[in-house]
Amino acid sequence: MASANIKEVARYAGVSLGTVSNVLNRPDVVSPTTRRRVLDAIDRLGYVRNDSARQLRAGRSRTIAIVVLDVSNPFFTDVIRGAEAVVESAGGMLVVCNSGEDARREHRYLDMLEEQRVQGLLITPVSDGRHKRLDAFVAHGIPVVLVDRGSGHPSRCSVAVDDVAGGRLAAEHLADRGHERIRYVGGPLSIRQVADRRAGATAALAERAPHARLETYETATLSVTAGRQAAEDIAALPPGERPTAVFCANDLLALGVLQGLTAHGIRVPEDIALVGYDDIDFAAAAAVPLSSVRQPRARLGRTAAELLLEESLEGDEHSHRHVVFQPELVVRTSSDHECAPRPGRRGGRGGGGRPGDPSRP
Amino acid sequence: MASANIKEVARYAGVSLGTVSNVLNRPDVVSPTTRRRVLDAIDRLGYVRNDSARQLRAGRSRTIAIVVLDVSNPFFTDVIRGAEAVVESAGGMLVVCNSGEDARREHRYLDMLEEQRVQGLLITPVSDGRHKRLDAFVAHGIPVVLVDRGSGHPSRCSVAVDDVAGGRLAAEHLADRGHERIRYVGGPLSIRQVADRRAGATAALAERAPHARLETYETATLSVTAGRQAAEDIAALPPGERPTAVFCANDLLALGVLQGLTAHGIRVPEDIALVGYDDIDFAAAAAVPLSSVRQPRARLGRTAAELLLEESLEGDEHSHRHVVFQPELVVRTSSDHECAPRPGRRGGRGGGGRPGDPSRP
DNA sequence: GCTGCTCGATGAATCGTTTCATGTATGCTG
DNA sequence: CAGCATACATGAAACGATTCATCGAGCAGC
Repeated sequence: MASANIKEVARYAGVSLGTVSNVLNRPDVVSPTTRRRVLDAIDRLGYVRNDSARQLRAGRSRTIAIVVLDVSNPFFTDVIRGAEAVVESAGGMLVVCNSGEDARREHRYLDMLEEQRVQGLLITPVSDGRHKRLDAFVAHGIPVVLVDRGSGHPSRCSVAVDDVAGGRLAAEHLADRGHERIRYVGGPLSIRQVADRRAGATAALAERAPHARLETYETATLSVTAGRQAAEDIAALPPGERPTAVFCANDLLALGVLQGLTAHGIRVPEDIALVGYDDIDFAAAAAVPLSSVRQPRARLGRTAAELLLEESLEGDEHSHRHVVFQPELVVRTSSDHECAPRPGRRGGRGGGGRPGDPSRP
Repeated sequence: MASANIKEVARYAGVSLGTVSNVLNRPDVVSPTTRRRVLDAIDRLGYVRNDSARQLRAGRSRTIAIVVLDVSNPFFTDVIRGAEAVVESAGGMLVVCNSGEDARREHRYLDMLEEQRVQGLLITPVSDGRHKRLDAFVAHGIPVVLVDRGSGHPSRCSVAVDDVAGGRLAAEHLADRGHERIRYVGGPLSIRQVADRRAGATAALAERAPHARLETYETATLSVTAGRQAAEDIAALPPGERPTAVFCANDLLALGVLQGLTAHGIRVPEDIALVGYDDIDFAAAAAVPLSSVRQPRARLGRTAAELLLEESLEGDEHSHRHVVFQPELVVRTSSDHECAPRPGRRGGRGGGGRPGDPSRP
């Protein structure tokens, strides 16, 4: 039951310890005959290498961990899949840990990952403040790459998407359709993304539609439920005081808003236009296909993993890099409508044609 | 940079190796004074226990792995979260691996997990045939619990949901609404679930609506894209030959079918009723809220983890158990409509139909 | 004072690999 | 044949934590 060890394999094959190890790690220095015999013994005994011992000796592991805020969020699952592809082709193993936006849980995972001396860590920390904890990793020589957080930190790499630009895209689009009363739904504002997207929207409106107003509605979480609540509050307003457009900090919120508005007979986009963020797969399949700001999710994961492996190889010579991707607006039905109160901005409808802006770098 | 080891801590604190170890593992046998001093040293030196060494000695790890078919599928993410809760409260660590329905990748992960001597394994294998690979785990004393697969295997526990019953629920519901021409969309049929759900539907119809017919449309995958394709093929039929109801093997397919039908101006549920499977969160938020067969997903994960821990504790005395949960039908708009009497379809109002969403390939 | 206990602390032995200095044939060159 | 590579194989010495038999000190009881 206890699995065989290298010593038993050596005895069975009639060779020494070191030879078996060489067969496993540097097959080329072993003569074909011996190699055959050893492989045979391994097979016969059902030997499986003990990674703990190997790591203990080698001092480092070949697993890379990614700690995400929410495994249920399609944004993260795509990031995971991107990272996975890279790690796999480098012969490593990617393990996923779910902090569930819970700082205590994140802490536990970080403790255990540190004890395991993982080769590297990809993480979207629960709070931007928790970075101190990560310094310990760096100090122990474990590279850390921040995903979609804390861009610009001097002692670690990061990948992110330009959220200010994303906010701009959404707001410019809505302004172009004549909306002057736009509500931004998202929260908590302490999350950088949430704040940045808002800042981008604000800036865009200031430039392009000085009369327009951006109201902020702060939510406690970025969930469907919170979105539904936001819609309730909009529906409770007298029709004249409602915003004509809603821009949500992510698609889950937007889907919730959509459900909530529809439940109250408020039509999207005729009564209220709606733009989400992330362009998760389900955005296109929503009750009203959802306009959304798309982020290169898989790319984010791939790049993060690449930076990590790079740092892992280069060691001390490594200089940290901060990669920022540009988002892209995907216009669908939910915002494809001229704002009613102020006709005569631009003529024909966009007709649902291929949206987005492929012109950016 | 290289982190301190237990020996340096001992020297710094002026005690022996064993004492430090005791402070870490059995604090009660160490006098408070000494304990204080050791903890202080640990703190000062930034000591982090090396799990490889610990495991090497202890012979076993405290991480439990779950290998899922697709991290992007909400079904699995909920299972993960259920399992996570249990593993966490038992003081362990759950790592998630994504096989992506790729047998080679699954194989790689299993190899590495075996080398790591994980404490246990929760897995939904890519193919029911790959079970042989898992025997090696059992032989090495690593408990394996099958999730939603291979119920009844004598040498491992399993948790599953009664898919035959689920198929029955859906078919009975549609039969009650007067449908006699139902199409089952799902595949590959080699997946037990897909086959079982179909078998349940067939059985239910035979009992309850002997005149009804269940056509099978086999898909290559259980994805939104495959669903869209299925809808294309339905739309290509002359209206008189179309099924009046579609039952999909999962919600992703159903969402795809919904999109596809809508794009062709076929109304759901008026022209075709639709029932999905899994009741993922997005089912309720779909273009037409989707009827679906709900599985107790988180419960599945929790129970699987519990069985695993149980087996892990009991060791050889353990007798394997197979837990089967019952699914539940959630009726929403997509199927909430009496089937129109035989030839006559209700005419009129083709007007409001949206041209559909061209945004994705 | 001696015995018998308890409470703490000790450190050598151990887990399974990898590494590396060392050893032993074997073949080649001049 | 001496001299010297070349090619393989060897096994002791790490790696860092845990365990366990052992020891010393303090104390109670007779």
